[in-house]
Amino acid sequence: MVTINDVADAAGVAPSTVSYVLSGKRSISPRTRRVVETAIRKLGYHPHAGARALASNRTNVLALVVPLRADLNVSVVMEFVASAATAAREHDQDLLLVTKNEGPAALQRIASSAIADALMVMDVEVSDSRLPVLVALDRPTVLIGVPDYPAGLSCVDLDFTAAGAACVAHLGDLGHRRVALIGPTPAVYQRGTSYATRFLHGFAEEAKRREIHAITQECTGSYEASHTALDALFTRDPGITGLIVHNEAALPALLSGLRQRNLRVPEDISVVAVCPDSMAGQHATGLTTVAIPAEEIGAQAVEMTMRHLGGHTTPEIRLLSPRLTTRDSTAPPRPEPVS
Amino acid sequence: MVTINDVADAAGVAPSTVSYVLSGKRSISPRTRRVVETAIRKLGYHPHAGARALASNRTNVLALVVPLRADLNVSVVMEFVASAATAAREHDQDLLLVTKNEGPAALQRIASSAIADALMVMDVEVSDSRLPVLVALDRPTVLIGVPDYPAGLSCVDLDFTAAGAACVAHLGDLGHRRVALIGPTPAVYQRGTSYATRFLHGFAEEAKRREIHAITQECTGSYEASHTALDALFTRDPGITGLIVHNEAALPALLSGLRQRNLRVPEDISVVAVCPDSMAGQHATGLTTVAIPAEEIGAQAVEMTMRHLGGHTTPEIRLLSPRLTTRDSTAPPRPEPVS
DNA sequence: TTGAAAGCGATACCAC
DNA sequence: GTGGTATCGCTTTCAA
Repeated sequence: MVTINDVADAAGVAPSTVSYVLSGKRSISPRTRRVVETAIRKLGYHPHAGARALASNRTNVLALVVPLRADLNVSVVMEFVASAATAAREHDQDLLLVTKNEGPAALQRIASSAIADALMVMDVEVSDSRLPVLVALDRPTVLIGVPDYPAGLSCVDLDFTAAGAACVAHLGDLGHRRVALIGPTPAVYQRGTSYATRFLHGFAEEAKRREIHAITQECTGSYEASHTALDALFTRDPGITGLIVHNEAALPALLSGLRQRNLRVPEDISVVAVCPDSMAGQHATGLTTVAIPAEEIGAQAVEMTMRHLGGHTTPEIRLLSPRLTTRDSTAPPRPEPVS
Repeated sequence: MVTINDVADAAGVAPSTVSYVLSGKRSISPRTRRVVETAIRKLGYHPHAGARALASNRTNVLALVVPLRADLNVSVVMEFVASAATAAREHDQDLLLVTKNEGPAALQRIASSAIADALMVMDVEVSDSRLPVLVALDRPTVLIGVPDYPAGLSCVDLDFTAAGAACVAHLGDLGHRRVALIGPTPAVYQRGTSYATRFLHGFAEEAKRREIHAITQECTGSYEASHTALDALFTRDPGITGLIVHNEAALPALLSGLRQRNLRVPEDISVVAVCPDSMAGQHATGLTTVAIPAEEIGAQAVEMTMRHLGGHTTPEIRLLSPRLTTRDSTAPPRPEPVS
């Protein structure tokens, strides 16, 4: 193994000088810098992470707590992880993956063992049992999602409340008076997952404000469930002309279900989907969507984390404004047949 | 921060004793053990990962190199990462996420900085440019996928060659004589991705052996592309009765495309999908599938890695046998109309 | 602008 | 069965 001493010897300087060349924490004469950098390259020196962590109290590792269920909005999670990983590297950090189901104790372990410098936590629940643990930790923490009581932790997420409202507003502006929401798997609501709850809230409030008749219909991801959901929906209210789908997995089955029921999109029914932009083009009809900016959120989460590590201590809550893109799946409702 | 000395003091023993209680590397009297363990719990002691790594040359971290493109078989990647993470924890290891596009230099860095003890590499290409780097590393490496020349590295994967053959064999056994393969995005082939190439090979060989007329049709993941692909396919050979789909993303669009062309599955055309078992039920017709056992592969990859870390040095190549599950999407072809 | 040396918190060897 | 302590490779303070 090549150590800092090897480099120092090769360059004819002291180890501390090598360290300073690397960290830039004090000025180095151009000549010395050149010599040292040459030695580093020649020897292929990489500082030992453990030694560095021990001496500096910094690991340059960020822990990311991810929900790795197969049922969830897989591609959103992937996009998020990808962007977090990329952003982390841009800040010279590595990413440690922690699965949500390791529970709160794992977070303690990561923090206390100084495996990572900070934590980013996905899939936050409204009243998340991990919160007390995270608060007690002496490490910066950023939540992706917003619990009811953030307790001084920083949060970042799409403004799902505004997103829910935006969907209703869009349909309302087009003239729809009876709309329905098909949200995530009931399990997601039961856990009190932050984003689902907030979206639902925004949806309901905006509908009330506009006096739009709004119902919600539960649905899991399976083909069967999607069709059952549609049946239930049109039984409960045959007059629905606008459908909001906040359920990636069910989207294909729901769309083909509509087709099978001879409901054309958007002529007979308008559809707004809440999903990553990349999915908008995956279907027969270009979908009007509220984008889930997973990439942006990931980057912001890392950026906030780095700020905290840099000494910025006041917590903040960043809610990204939703962006609704009109495509081909929404249109004004057909005029009621004159009775 | 609570250190091993704090624990030692609290327990009235030497730090080394605490260390040995933790590692079990020498026998400890029951009484001492009890006292020490109590102190550990009471103080909430967690050994400092950096210090441990420095002293022991072991980080207890496994690096996982993942392709984080949105285009790829997202859910397979997710399943894999999830199972690797879980398996790693069962071996008391943490998982460091490295994105493929950080390139070979990142692998050097991880290894040389002793950030991780071993590497697991996904999305291996037939002639992967990372191979030389990996071989030169002095750290255990397990490839998920099989390059043309593994160069002494251990590999684990589904036996995609056998999988390709199994699909053809299944259709052949049912009596199909003209089949087609819709594989992954062309980009995947262009990169020479190991699994795609091997599957294609197995497909072609088995078809040749059975004298089955077999064609391949390229297709990306989009809705458009899927329909174009179907058009091209039936133009090139209207007599196709069996379709093998090795492209998760395109699957929904392809199935709805068949329906739109009034081709019933399986009466008019049989479909075999290569995908995780969990996707088999996502569609109108229960799909006959060759399962991609991402979970099993992940667990095996970790297990192999741990064996290497345990001193087992001889490389091995593990190919999991494919499992084809017959569901409702395959049936014998209709008898040719008598001409 | 640079060097010397004291830690950082474990592990594991050498004693007893 | 237990204790003392050198050691791992780096950072950072103190001195020059």
